[in-house]
Amino acid sequence: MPAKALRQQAMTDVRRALVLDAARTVFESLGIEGASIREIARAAGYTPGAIYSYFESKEAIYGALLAESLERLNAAVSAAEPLGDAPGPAERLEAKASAWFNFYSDNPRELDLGFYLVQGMQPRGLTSQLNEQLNDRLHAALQPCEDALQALGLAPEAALRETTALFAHGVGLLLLKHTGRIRMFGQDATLLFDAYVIGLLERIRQDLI
Amino acid sequence: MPAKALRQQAMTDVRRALVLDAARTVFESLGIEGASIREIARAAGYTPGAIYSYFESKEAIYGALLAESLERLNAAVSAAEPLGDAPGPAERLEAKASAWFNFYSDNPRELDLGFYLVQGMQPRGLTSQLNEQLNDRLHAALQPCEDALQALGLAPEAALRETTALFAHGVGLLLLKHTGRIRMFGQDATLLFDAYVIGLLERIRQDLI
Amino acid sequence: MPAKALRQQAMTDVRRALVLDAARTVFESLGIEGASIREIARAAGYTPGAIYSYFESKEAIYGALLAESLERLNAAVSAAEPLGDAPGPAERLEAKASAWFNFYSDNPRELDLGFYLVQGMQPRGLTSQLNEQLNDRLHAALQPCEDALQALGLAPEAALRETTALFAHGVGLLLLKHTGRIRMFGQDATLLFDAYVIGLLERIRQDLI
Amino acid sequence: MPAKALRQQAMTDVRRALVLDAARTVFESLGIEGASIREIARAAGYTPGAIYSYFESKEAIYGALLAESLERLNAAVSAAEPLGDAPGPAERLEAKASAWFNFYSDNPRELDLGFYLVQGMQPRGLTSQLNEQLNDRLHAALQPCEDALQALGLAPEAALRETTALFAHGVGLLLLKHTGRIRMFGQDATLLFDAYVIGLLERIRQDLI
DNA sequence: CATGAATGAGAGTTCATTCAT
DNA sequence: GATGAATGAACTCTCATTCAT
Repeated sequence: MPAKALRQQAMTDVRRALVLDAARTVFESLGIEGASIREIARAAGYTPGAIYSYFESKEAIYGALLAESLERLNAAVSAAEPLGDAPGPAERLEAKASAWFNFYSDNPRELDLGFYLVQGMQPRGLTSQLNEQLNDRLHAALQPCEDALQALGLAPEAALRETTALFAHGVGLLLLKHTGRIRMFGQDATLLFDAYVIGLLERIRQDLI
Repeated sequence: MPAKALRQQAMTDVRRALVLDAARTVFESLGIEGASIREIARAAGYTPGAIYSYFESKEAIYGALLAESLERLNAAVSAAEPLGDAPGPAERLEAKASAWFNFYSDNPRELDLGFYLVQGMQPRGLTSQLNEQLNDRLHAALQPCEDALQALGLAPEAALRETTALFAHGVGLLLLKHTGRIRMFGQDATLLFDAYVIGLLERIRQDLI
Repeated sequence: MPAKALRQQAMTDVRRALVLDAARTVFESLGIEGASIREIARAAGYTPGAIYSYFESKEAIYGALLAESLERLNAAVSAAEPLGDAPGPAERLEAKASAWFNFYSDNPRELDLGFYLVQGMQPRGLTSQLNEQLNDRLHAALQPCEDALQALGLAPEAALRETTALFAHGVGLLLLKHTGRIRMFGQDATLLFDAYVIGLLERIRQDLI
Repeated sequence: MPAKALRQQAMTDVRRALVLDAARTVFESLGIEGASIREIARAAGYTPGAIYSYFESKEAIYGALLAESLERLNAAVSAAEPLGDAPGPAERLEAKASAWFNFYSDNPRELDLGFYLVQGMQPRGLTSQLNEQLNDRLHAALQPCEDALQALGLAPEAALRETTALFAHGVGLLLLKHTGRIRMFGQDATLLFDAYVIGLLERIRQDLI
C-alpha cells in the first residue's frame, strides 16, 4: 500500500476509534437504552449520518465495543502475574481468576455488554459469527484458570466444570455488586470471590473434586 | 371507610391485578422489549390509556410485577419441604436453596425483572421504597437458608456470608444458563448448583468455615 | 352494534377518509415521490404518528387510494349510458370505452397509481391480495366493452383480444398526453381514442376480425 | 483549441462515457429506485463526489442516459431493413415499426427512462433544451414510419396522426407488458402490435383513412 | 480530476403518555 | 373508570450533495 493510502487508512482508523470511544462513553453513562446513534454521534461531534461511514449499523457498534472489551479483558488476564518467588499453579489460578474478576469489577458496564446485550438483541443483533467470536475470546480469558486447575491435578472434565463454576460465581458476585444487591448483605464482592478461590484450592488439596 | 368505598377499592384491586396478570403474560412471551403499554393493554382487554388508571407509568408496572414475583418466590421457598423422615438443617438447606434456584430456573424472565430491570430503569422507576421492599422480600426468600446454616453451627456473620455466596453462585449459574453461555461449557446449571450446596455442607462439616 | 359504537365507527371512518383525501391531494400535487407520511399528515392536519391510527403503513395508504380510485372508475363506467334512441352494442362500446378513457384523462394521476405504483413497489408493497383486487376491478371496468364486442358478434377470444388492444391504445394515448408527448405530435388524445373505437367498429362490421 | 486542451477534452469525454455506462448498468439491474449516486459511483469505480465532475446532478445523469438511449433507438430503427426482394412502403412500415417496438420490448427500463422519468423529475431535471432534444430524437425514430405512411398515399396530416396512434398503441402495449398487466389478459404484446400494424395497412388499402 | 469526510434533510415507524369525552 | 384520538419525541437509516485537500 502506498504511503498516502496508509496515511488515510490510519486517519480513518483513528476516526473510527474516536466514534467507538464516544460510543463507549455514551454507553457507560447512559447504558444500553440511551446509547442511540444520535447520542453517539453527538458525543463524537458528528451528525448521525456520519456514523454510518464507520459502522454499518448500530449493532455493529455494539459488536465492535464488545470485541474490543474482550480484547482488553484478555490483555488484562495475560498481564496478570502470580505472586511469590516460586509461583505454582495455585498462585497462577489466584492471579488469573482475580484478573478477570477485577476487570469486570472495575468496568461493570462491560459485563453488561457481554451478557445483557447478548440476550437483549437475540433476534437481529449478534450474528452467529460475532457470537462465536465472543465465546472464543471469553474462553480464552478463562483458559489460564482451566490450565492451572489441570496443573493442580484435576482431570480435564473436572477442570472445565470447576472453571465454569468459578466463572458463574464471579459473574454472580459482579451482578450483585453492580445492582447494589451486595450492599444489602453487608458483604464485599472481591473478598467473597477470593474466599471462593481459596475454598476451591482447599477442596482440590483434599482431593474432594 | 364506608362500604361503598370499600367495594370500589376491591374492584379496583381486582382490575389492577388483571392488568398485572396481562403484563406478566406479555412480559413472559415477549420479554422486556416487547412488553409495551399497548401490548399489555391489548392482553388485558383495555385501551392503552386505561392502564394509567392503575399504574402511573410503564415502569411502575414493572415494579409491581417484580414485587409480585418476589411474593411467588417466597411462596415457593416456604412451600419447599426437606426430604427424609428426620430432616435436619442440611436437608433444609438443600431444599430451600433448590427452591429459589428452581424458581428462577423455571421462570428465567423473572430474574430479568429482578436484576436486569433494576439497572435499566430510570431513577423514578425504582423508588427507594420499592427498592427496600425488593430487598426485604429477597432477604426473606433467603432467610431459610441462612437459618439452616446457623443451625448447622455457623456464626451469624458466617451464615450471612455463605448465604450471600450461595445466592451469588446461583445467580451466576442462572445468568449463564439464561444467556446460553452455559452451553458453551457443556455443563448443566442445576447439577453445578447442587454440587455447590454439597460442597458447602462438606466444608461446614469439616469446620472449614 | 350499539348506537355509540356505530357513531364512533362512523367518526373513525370519516377521519380515515379525511386522511385518505389528504393523501390524494398530496399525491396529486407532489406525485408519488413527494407523498411522504409527513406530508400527508401535514395536509391532514395531523402529526405523522397519528396517521398510523388509520393506516398501518405508507403502502397501505397507496393501496387504499388505488382501491378507491378503481371504485370510482367502475362507478364512472357503470354510469355511462350509450346515446341515441335505440342504442345497440356499438353505441354501448363507444359509451363505455369513452367512460374509462375520460376518467383517466380527467384524473391523470390515478393512472399513475394504477401502473406507476405497480412497478415501483414490486418488492414489498402491493401484496398479491391487493394485486388481485386491482386486477379484478380493472377487469370489471373493461367488462362492458368486452360484452359489447361479443354482442357485436366477436368470438370470446377475439373480444378479449380486442379489449386488450383497446385498453392498450387508450393507456398509450393517456400516457402520451400525461407526459406532454402528445403535444409534440400536434394531436388530441381524445380524438385519437374516438377514432380508434370507430375504426374498431368498422373492422368488425367488415368481418375483418 | 490547443492540442493539450483537445486531449483533455477527449479524456473527459471518455470518462464521462464510462460513468454513463456504469449508470446504465446500475439502472438496468436496480431500476430507478436503486440507481443512487453511490451505486453508480461504485459501478464506475469512482467515489460519489467524482461523479459531480461529469454531471451536475443525479437527474442530469438520467437525462444523459435518456439522450443516449434515444440514440440507440434511432440506430436500431435505421438499421432495420424491410424483408422481401422488392420491399415497398408497407414492408418498410412493418420493419421500422417493429424496430422501435422491439427495442423497448427488449429494454423495458429504457421506456421507463423516457416516460416514467419525465414526469417524476424535478423541473430542473428535464430542462426544456433536453426536452426538445428528446422530442427531436423521438420524432426521428418515428419518422421512417411516417414517411412510409405517406408513401402509402396518406396525406401528411393523416400520416402524422396515424404515426401518433401507432406510437401510442405500441407504448400502451409495452406498458401493459412491463407492468405484468398483459398477462392477466392472456395476450402477447408483440402479436397484438403486429396485428395493429396489419390492421393499419388494411385500412389504408381500403382508403378508410 | 478525484477523494473521502461530512452534512442536513428527510424517510418510515414506534411508543409512552395525555386528555377531552 | 375507560375510551380513543392524538401528540411529540424518539428511533435507525439513506442519500444527494458539498468541499477542503
